[in-house]
Amino acid sequence: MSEASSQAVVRVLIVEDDPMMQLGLEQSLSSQPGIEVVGRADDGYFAVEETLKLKPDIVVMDIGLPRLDGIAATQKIKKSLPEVRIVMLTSHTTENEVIAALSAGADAYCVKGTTVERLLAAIEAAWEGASYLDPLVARLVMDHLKSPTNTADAIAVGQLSQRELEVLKLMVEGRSNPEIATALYLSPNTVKTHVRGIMNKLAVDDRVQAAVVALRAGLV
Amino acid sequence: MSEASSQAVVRVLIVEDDPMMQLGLEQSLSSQPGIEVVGRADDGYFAVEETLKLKPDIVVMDIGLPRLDGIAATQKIKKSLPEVRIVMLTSHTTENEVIAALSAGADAYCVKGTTVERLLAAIEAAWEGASYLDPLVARLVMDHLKSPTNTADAIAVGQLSQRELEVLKLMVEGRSNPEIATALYLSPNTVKTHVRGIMNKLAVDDRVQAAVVALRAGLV
DNA sequence: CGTGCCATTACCCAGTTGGATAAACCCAGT
DNA sequence: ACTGGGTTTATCCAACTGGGTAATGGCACG
Repeated sequence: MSEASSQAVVRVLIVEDDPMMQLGLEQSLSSQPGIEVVGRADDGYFAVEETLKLKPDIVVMDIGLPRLDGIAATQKIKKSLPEVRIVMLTSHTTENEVIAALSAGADAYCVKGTTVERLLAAIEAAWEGASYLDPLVARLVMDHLKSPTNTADAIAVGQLSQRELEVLKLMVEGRSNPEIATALYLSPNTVKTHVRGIMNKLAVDDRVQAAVVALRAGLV
Repeated sequence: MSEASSQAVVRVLIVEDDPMMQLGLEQSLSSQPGIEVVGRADDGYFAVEETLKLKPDIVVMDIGLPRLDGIAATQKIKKSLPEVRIVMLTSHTTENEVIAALSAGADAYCVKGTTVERLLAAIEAAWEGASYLDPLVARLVMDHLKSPTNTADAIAVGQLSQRELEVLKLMVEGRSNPEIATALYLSPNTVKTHVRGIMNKLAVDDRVQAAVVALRAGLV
């Protein structure tokens, strides 16, 4: 299982504001063959600075940090050095924070209190460019993937005619019927007819629901 | 790194329609200490049947299968036995298939042609309830997470008061002001005031745009 | 060559919406 | 004690919305 870490040295930067935690982390990691801790940072700004200076292979990043939080730091780092892998190690497990961290570019996500083995698995996965998600957050993320486009709604939207689609898009932008009429060089009456056609096909009672269906269908 | 597989035996079911591939997989896995291959299946229906009968810890699942594809099989298995971990092992790397597989309940995703070590890492991660994503698909999935919630909108929505949030949620459901009034035991006039408050804070001109902002902000 | 679907326009009407404005109350922080 | 924000209520009014109904022309499919 340790083919990667045993054949080359992985250079790790630790970003953690709690001194105790930082020390513990460093002990756990540097005692590991194949891992070298090349630096530490205790806030987001230092994290970015040190990363740019040291160019580590992996950054082990906390979220709750002074000055600049770990998510923002991750974004900054990924912007300048996309090849640096970032492993989040934090106690935050709310959906918003997890998703935000991964969207920001984190490659793996570990929850504090986990075993060292899991952190090592995460580091290894990240180092290969793969992704590792802690059991506590894995289902959260997978469930999140379900939402973007609702198939049923997408099918309904598919029933619309070309013209109706154009009208619907403008409706989603919040345009009123008269505005849509001007935009499409139509009479307001025509637009009203289309709007009613749309609402019928989508089986909704007003334009707000029509917009909601459109969005859920992936009509971004 | 192999604490899990070295201390207990992981019972694996292999689902793969190509006989050569199936054989190769079985050789690779069963030669591994801590892994026992308890069964094989070469189409989706057998996969579900065998899983129900053998109750393996892990199912290594292909996507392109006769009769019932691996994604559908995954859904069926997860419905009856959620505790069975499923590792996708396939050559399909299109966004749709990857997302569909993970939404269906797959715990890890490996791409065919990868090293045995990566597959083992995936199996180990899955066995712990964690998630492992192959380098070839990891970024795909992470990027997919970005769309749902728009931060700017989320911040704007965060400015709303508790009451305004309640009203906004009902607005998204397409309720009219009178309907919202009844639902919250308020006067229609009050609702109107809140609606205007919401539109002001979100800097929009009508309830459709308010609903759109709400959705983009992740107010599902 | 109809029949059906789409796109276009039109009119009427009841109901809803959004803007402007005002006032009451409660509660928290200064 | 005062200020500020949130919640509640209210009224007036112009504009927009959604339902019903109907007519025209184009275009494609059988």
